[in-house]
Amino acid sequence: MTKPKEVTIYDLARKLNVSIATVSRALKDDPVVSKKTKKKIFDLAEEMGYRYNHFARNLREQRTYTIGVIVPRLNSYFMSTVIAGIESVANNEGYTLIISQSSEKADKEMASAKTMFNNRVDGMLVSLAYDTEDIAHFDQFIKKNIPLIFFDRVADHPDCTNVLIDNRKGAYEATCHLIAQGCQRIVHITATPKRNVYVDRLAGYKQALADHQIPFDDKYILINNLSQEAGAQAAATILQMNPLPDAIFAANDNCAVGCMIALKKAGLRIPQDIAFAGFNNDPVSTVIEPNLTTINYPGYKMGEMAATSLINHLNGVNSIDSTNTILLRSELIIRASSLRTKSDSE
Amino acid sequence: MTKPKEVTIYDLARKLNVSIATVSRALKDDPVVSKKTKKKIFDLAEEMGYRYNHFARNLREQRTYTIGVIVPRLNSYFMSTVIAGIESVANNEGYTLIISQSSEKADKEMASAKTMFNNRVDGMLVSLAYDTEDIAHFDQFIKKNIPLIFFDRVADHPDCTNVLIDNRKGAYEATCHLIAQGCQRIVHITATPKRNVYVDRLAGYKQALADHQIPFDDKYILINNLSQEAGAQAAATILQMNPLPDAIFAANDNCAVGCMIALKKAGLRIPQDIAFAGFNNDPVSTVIEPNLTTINYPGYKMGEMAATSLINHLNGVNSIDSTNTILLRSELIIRASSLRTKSDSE
DNA sequence: AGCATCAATGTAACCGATTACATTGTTTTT
DNA sequence: AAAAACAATGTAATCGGTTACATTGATGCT
Repeated sequence: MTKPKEVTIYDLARKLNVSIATVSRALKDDPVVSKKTKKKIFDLAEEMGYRYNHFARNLREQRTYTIGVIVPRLNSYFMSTVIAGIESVANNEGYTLIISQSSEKADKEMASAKTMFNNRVDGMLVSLAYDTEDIAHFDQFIKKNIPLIFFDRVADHPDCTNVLIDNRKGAYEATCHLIAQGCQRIVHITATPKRNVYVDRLAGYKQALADHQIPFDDKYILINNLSQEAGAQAAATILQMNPLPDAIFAANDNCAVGCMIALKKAGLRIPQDIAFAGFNNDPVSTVIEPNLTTINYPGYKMGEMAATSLINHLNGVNSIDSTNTILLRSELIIRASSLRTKSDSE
Repeated sequence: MTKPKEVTIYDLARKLNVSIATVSRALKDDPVVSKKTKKKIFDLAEEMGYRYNHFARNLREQRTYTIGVIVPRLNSYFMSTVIAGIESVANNEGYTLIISQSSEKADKEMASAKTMFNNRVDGMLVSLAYDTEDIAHFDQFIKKNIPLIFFDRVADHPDCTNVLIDNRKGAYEATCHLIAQGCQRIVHITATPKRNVYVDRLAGYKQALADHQIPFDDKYILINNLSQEAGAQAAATILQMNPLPDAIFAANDNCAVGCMIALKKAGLRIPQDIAFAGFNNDPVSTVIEPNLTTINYPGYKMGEMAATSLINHLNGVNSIDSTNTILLRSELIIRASSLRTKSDSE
């Protein structure tokens, strides 16, 4: 019933008549220990079911080989893909992940940050919640020289690296594409301007309008939480507009899909009446009819890059702050939801 | 550049001229310490920026307050929902999660199990990979009396609790529903019979046929990995069948959706030509047209239950092995993809 | 042979908490 | 007033590793 006693280096040392220092060195494959002794020790360790005690090491080394990850939510295709990327790198390098989701709430984010701080993570990977206003809850890490990397939903901080895509460019391309399809009254559905991704996408949208001499109109900007339901509600707003917009560019695919479904139900034809573009290349974008034009977004790679950069930092490989921003490539994927060029024939 | 020295209970003790024992006790709010002393200590701890060192405690207590979680993949709606449930409970109870994905591979699962074992998790929550054959890699936990709970993709083990739904019943209901809609040649797309969920769903399907005097036919069982692409490939197989089946019951929604898209492209009408049912109530089931009939599956709750049960175990609340299986309720959600009754009018 | 060099191993302090047991001073009991 | 009971605090061993420094014995060099 009670846990069997753990085997320690003391046990191994005693049995082999060597010192614990030798055992400790052998187990880390220190070249200073002779091959013969190492073999003896490895074999006995195996035989006795020895397992390494991280806590003793951590206590001594003041490191934990643990990385804290805070994301807005786990159950989004994009985020879980990023985490898969992080995990593969971290695992390879012998790091363990502590993952927490903020559920888009600043206070949960703060609580998670505190937990991770108290768990003495060696480094942090963070993507910010919707309603996080200031990032003071991350100062504790900076102060203790614990590296902090933001990805996707980033914050400007002189001591932190950011890994993200060029959201402005992505949005610019999507909007230009809609304009090239003959659209002039383009609604942009986006989320809180607290987050860079939405600010930048809006900026790209505006830039595209400006470059094509289309006046910017405030009323074409709808702000919500980008959920599928929010997309449906946005559809109701859009249906009130007169004249109706001829295109909708949503800041994520989920919201675009919710909106499309509602508009289709209202009898509008896509793309003939309203063209659509989203963002993320979420799997639903190829399920919805017509398939959704979107920006492909390298989630797995983003996770890999963020984790690699952090671990390099921890190993002192990076000249510190050599990189402050890592930009990944994104691409416009054109699908039927925005293709109006052949509609001439109608 | 170097990390500032950490404040320890020794520092607090020295400053206040008390012993470390008193500080230690005060910090855990031990009633044996006087209120006055406690206040002094709390205040100083706050002032000096003291933070608790888990590793020292873990080393001493031989516990880690850490729970290991292994799932097949993180980026599925269902799994990430389960994890959200686990996370909420664990967080509340002061436990930290170490999460790893097996990517449906037995060897990755084994490696993750080893990592977690070496990280001395207090307990494990596991959902098995597709190709895991035997679960010997979990014996190390059992041997050390580390509680192990399987959820969703479970294994029969006398020492482990399982948390899951009644897959057989769910599949039975879905199949009965299809039969009630007049379907007779029902294809079942499922995955490896190594996993209980697929075995049980198949059994439910067979039972439903038997109860309605429909002969079971091997060729109506298609086995793949249930991805969306696999669904599309299954569609090709189905189109070769003569006569065509009149219904398809897929063991998950993703696969059903892939199959539906391909069959629609081939000109079949759903549900008139072929009715469809899936499993999971994934968000795509309400995006695909027609919306997909499916089994709703309480992921969040499953996560909560599994975590609660594990933590109770750890706290010695449960009479050990009092429960060996926890079954959660699931329900059939009928949507347009299977509704053929009004199609009389056609 | 005598000394320096080096490879292999050992000794012991240290990391920061927990806690059984000991000690002190104060209050209650008889 | 002495003894018993108790509240508050202290002492010191312990958890299992890491590593600076010390020691030992063998080899190389002149």
